Amino acid sequence: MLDLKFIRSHPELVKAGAAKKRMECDVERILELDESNRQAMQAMDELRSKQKQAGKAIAEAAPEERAQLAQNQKGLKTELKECSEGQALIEAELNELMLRVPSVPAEEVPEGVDDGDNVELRKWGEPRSFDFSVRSHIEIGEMHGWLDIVRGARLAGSRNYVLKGDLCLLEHAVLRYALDTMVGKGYTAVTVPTLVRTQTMVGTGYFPGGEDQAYRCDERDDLCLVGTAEVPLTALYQDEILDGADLPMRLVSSSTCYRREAGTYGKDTKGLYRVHQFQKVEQVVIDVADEGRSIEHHLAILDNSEQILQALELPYRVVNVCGGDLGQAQVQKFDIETWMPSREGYGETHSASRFYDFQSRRLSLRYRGEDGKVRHCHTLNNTVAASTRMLIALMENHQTASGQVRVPEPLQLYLGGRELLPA
RNA sequence: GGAGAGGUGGCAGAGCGGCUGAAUGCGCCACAUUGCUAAUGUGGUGUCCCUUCACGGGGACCCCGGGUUCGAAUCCCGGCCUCUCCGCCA
Repeated sequence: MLDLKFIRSHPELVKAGAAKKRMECDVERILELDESNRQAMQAMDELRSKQKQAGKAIAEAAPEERAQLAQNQKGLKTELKECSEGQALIEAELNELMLRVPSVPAEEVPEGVDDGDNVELRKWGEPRSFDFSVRSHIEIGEMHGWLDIVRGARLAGSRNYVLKGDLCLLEHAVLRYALDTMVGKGYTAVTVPTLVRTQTMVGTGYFPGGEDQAYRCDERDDLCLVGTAEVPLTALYQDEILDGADLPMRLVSSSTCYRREAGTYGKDTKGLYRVHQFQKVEQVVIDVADEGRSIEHHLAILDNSEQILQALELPYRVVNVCGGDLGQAQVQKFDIETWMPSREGYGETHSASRFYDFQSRRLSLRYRGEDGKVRHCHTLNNTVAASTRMLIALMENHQTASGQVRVPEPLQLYLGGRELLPA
């Protein structure tokens, strides 16, 4: 959410920002509502002020005068009620619109309509050239009995899967390696709920707008399954005022992620690339409201993930996501795309976002600075390792002619020292 | 699932329907005092909105949302959460 005062004083900036993101945003209507809302609130404040004074007079009056005085107040009461009903309507529409205003993308965000316009910043590693016919992760998985897509679908519908044996162990190895690496960098490991209240989805910016992408409980429970641990981690301190001395806060969580993938029929239907459920280690940073520091964190969390990919010997590229491909909440986003031989291309495996105070405002996540002032925090997040897509990259990039998978050095520790799967 | 208790400021903990944004204690900040520290004294110490160049002024908030009333932290209804006992259970 943007600061209403900011919209008031920089309407053109907000409009230009929305345009860059290719999003609708009726700034004029917001300004209109804001104006009438403030008028209505002032009128109400005056009425209430009168009411308070009159109330005091009644309290001090002699008992026999009270009934008469109270009678005189009835008009005030109805006037106030009418006034507040009108104001509530205005405010409801204003809030509705405010929740949909996108954050203003950074200068460095490239112009563009969709992911085709994302700008490649750098590449690391050379995609391997194979002297045998390359197998997809599905072929490798099925030849060893590691991957069972048929039974996954039988259990839970399409885009579900079962991992068995060494592939299951490899998944745990990657996740644990990712978690340990982040803890080694000073991050605090956290286990969080993956089923959260609707309010938390709104607070992190997924709702309104993303309802179709989230699994929700029925009306008995106001709960949604999260698509990423970003949601509970970022919202961990919602409605609190943190001590500035405790910032920055660096958090990492390994969790299950659930995605409906609505509107993706026919897209990436094969294998583990686009699935409804996976495991992910996610990093989140919460810090003071300082754009310079946010940018530093953004580069740092991007680098954390690049180090993991390098250690796992997986070629990747980093792209600067263009305006049209940015979400409502992000100020800037860098995606890391890892080489996947079966796709003969790079596939998105990581997404590093910075929000400034966009999420914090919705979450009412604040801190008290050294000067004693209360401000909204800045938040950021990035993938450390998402299980299924990392498994695709590991299996396909490190496959041998016989269909075995070479285990990169950092993971061997977690796989009983084995260098090849199956051993 | 059954039966109770409760949700008040950073924490603890009062609060008759009007004089309560809220006693008191602790914590915290400032000043004073004191070889240092500790102790003591005095004052201050929530968030948000509107308004004002400023000083200031007005309003909201005692879990959330409704209601009763001239007036609600205080009464009524619904929700959420916490705790205790019983049952069930990974």
